Formats: sequence, C-alpha cells, structure tokens
Amino acid sequence: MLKQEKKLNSWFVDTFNRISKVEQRALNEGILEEISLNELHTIEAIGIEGPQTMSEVAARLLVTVGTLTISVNRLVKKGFVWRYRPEDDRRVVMVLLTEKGKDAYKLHQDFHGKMIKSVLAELDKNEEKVLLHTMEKIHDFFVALDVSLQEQNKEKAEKINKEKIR
Amino acid sequence: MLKQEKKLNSWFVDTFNRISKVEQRALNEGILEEISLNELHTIEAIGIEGPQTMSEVAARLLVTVGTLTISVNRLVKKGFVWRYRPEDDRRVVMVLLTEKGKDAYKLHQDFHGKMIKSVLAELDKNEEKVLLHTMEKIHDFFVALDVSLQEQNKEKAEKINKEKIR
DNA sequence: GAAACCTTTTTGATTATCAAAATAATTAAA
DNA sequence: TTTAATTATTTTGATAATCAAAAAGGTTTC
Repeated sequence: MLKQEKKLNSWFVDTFNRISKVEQRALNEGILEEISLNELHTIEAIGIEGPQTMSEVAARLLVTVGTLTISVNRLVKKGFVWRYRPEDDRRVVMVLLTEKGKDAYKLHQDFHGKMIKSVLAELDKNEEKVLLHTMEKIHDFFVALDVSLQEQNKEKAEKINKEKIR
Repeated sequence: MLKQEKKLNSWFVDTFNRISKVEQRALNEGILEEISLNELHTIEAIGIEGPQTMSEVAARLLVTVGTLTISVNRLVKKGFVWRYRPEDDRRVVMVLLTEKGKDAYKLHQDFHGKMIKSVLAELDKNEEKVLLHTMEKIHDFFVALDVSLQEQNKEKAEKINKEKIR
C-alpha cells in the first residue's frame, strides 16, 4: 500500500470501529437503555413498513435464521416485537414492531439522522458530492465482493461434501 | 432526513453490516482459516512495529484489557503472538507477533490494500483528493463524538455511584 | 398418502464482551 | 523501611451473538 492508501485504510478501520462504539454508548438513554445495539439493529431490520418473515429479516441482517430466532425471542419478551404465524401459510413466522418497538426505531432513526447531518455539516458542497459518490461505490463494491465470496465458499463447501461422500 | 441523507445513511448501514461479513468470508483460506475475524483484528492492532503493552492494544481496539487477555491467550496458544513481562517494569505485559503472526498480518494488510485500491480505482484524481480530506474529517468527527459520549457516560455512572453511597 | 420440500426453532458449542474482584509489581509516604 | 496508594494485568461470573446441524411443524407434489 502507498502512504496515502495506508492513511485512508486506517481512517476507514478506525472510523468503522468507532461508529459501533458510538452507537453503543449513545444507547444509554430512555427506552434504549434496555436493549443492546444488536437488538436495536434487529428492530431496524424489521422496520415499520409492516410484517416481515423471519427469513427476510435474517437476510437483511446477514445472519442465519437461527441466530435471529434468539434475538427475536428476547425482543418479544421485552415487548418490542410481535410474532405470529399467518393462517394462509403456517410454515412462516411474521414479525412486526409493537408501539414500543416503533418508538425505539424512531429514536434510532433520529440518532442516525443527526449523525449524518453532523457529518455533512463538516463538508462543503463539493465534498458532499464526492462523499455520496464514493459511498455508493464502496457500498456496491462490498455487495459484489460479498456475493462472490459467498459463492466461492459455497462451492468449496460442496467440494468438501462430495469428498466426504466418496 | 432528506432523501440524500437517507441514501447516505442506508449505504453506511448496509456497508457496515457487510464489511465484517466480507472479511469473515475472506478468512476462509490458508493460515487465516484457523483464526476468527476478531483475532485477526487483534493481530492487526498489535502490529509489526515491535512490542506493545496490553493496555495500548486494548485502547486501539476499544475493548477492556480483560477482553484482550482472553483473545491473546488463544493467539498465544495458536502461535500467532508472544507474550512476556519486561525486566525493568514487571507490572506490564508486552505482546508481539511471531513470524506466523506477521504472516497473518501481512495477508490481512494485502486484503485491505486490495479493498482500498478497488475503491480508489473508481475515482478520478480530484475525487481521490477530496475523499482523503473528507475521510480525515469524518474520522476526527467520530473520534470526538466517541470521546464526548464516553465522558458523558462516565459522569452518569459516577452520579449513580454517589447516589448509591448516600 | 408418502415423499420431497420449505420455514423456523432447538441444540450444542464457541467466541466476544463487560464489570468487578483478585493478583502482582512499583512508587510514594510516613 | 514497612505501609499505603497506585498501576497493570488476569481471573471470575455472567450475558449476548453466532453458526451448523438436527428436529419439528407445515405444504406441495406425485
């Protein structure tokens, strides 16, 4: 890596580390005191747009459905989430936010909004434009990389499986 | 939030979720197969610049020293890290990377380097310049926010403590 | 109506994390 | 120069997050 790339890299790494700490520390108020950052992200992924299946939410969070089951259990117990099986297809499980869950969602959205606004406040119009452009590129880059790695790992796992069968 | 802010926010959120997944999946090769992403980040924080104290490394990772002790135990057992007490001040514990640890460090740095290069490849010279400037600002912003939230929480904890004593 | 398929939960295991208590070593104070 | 205060780390006890694989409960297909 060149010197500039190194700098950029360490800013990325440290900023990313810090963002989750910041979110965690900001959780110390009101309703949010009784949930973890992860639970909040689950609430965020369920969203206020109406019921979602467990699979949909797990895909959005990039975790297995089993992992989601565990945090949803807790969120239901704490009163942030409702869970039910629809009559038409009783295999699936729908989850949606209760009023309390929606409040938490909104508080977190406000927090994100403030964060974004404060970041943008530091930048001039041109910088803002470049940042938007860059973030889109970075996002797309990671989506593509994620998908291709996922496929690679799948293939690898299948190979191993075949060898086991032999 | 305005439309642009919303976009920026959702890129942040999703990129954020994905980066750790991507790094995890990319770990599925060679030496890196035997360590977790977190352990790799510990290796990254120890670095190749020579021995560091436990406290220094913990501060860099933004975790408690107790947490670090646990992952260093494992890294020592797996042969990535050396640990010793220096003669001149036997309170502190120094950690440093073994050859194997350095190899892992370099592999991970290469991965980061590729990541940075692919992002920069999408930008023209001017955008690159602006991005560097912008990321520095964003980084500093989050460091400042993190520090101030940390202080707030400390004060709050002290208040609660005083009330308990009364 | 049995077999194949789909969706979720459960199980068993590991890792990451913290706060608080315990341990070990040094420095300051009496 | 023993005692107290300070510093640095580890241990302990507890909880949360995670996965893969097995189990359970439904639906479709043949």
